[in-house]
Amino acid sequence: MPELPEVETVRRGLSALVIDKKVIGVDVIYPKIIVGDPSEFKEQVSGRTISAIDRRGKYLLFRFSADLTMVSHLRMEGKYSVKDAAVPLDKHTHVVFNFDDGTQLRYNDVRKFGRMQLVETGMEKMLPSLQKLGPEPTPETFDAQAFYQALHRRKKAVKTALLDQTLVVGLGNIYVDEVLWQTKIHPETKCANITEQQALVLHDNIILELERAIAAHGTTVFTFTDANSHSGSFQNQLNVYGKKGEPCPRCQTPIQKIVVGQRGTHFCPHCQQVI
DNA sequence: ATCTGTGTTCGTTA
DNA sequence: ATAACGAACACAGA
Repeated sequence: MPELPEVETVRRGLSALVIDKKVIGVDVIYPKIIVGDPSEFKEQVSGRTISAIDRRGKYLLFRFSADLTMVSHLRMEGKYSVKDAAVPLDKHTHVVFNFDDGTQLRYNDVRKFGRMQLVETGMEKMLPSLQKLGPEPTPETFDAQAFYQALHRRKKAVKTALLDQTLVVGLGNIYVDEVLWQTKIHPETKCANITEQQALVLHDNIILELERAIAAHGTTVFTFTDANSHSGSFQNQLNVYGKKGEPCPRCQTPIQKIVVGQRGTHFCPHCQQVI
């Protein structure tokens, strides 16, 4: 569930808690979270200080001293927290970074889907998963015309295309349903059938929606919380996600739920028609 | 008790 | 190249 707004919320909260802290040791409780050799991971990170936390798409980039970067993806339920070492570990804590001040950065993930990988700072761009990423959804980096042209060349359903992170990064299953509702586009519309006019509005709505969600500290559906265990509040601003059977806020037609590309998909059958 | 739904990315297949 | 689909996992709820 962490989509871009949730990852950004985590990044901001966590930055305040761990920047300038020095790691003196790492406990890897569930090794599969680490991409590569876990012992090498521990060895590499130990002794280094966290200088910054950046973000690219839904990936967190922990910057360690001396040009080491940890690329971290939370997938569905990954969470970070900072606790005193005396506080007992949670059942689903898989990696623990011990700081020299007696606190710990803990990685918790019920589903165990999240991954962490070390690379030399700057080289993260070369990882296949980051290399394929489209632009960040900001006015400076996300070009409306280029978006329309790229959409035009695709044949699959617009929802599926928006989820694959190549046209633009950051949308997941919740926000994609929301922006398509706002733009009055049916989620199964083939990309190539989207008009230039629609593409431009969709572009603007993607930027605005993600900005609004960040301002609300993300959406807490199911289990998302930030590094301080705080929930986001954007779920109060959702129009269609999780609203099956409830009236569309625009036209009162009951919201429908279907499956598109194996994903639960919410839309208004009156406002959003296939073209 | 077994089955389904939950979401992101990756690897395999067409 | 592009698209489609199962796998990786755990758990709540029917």
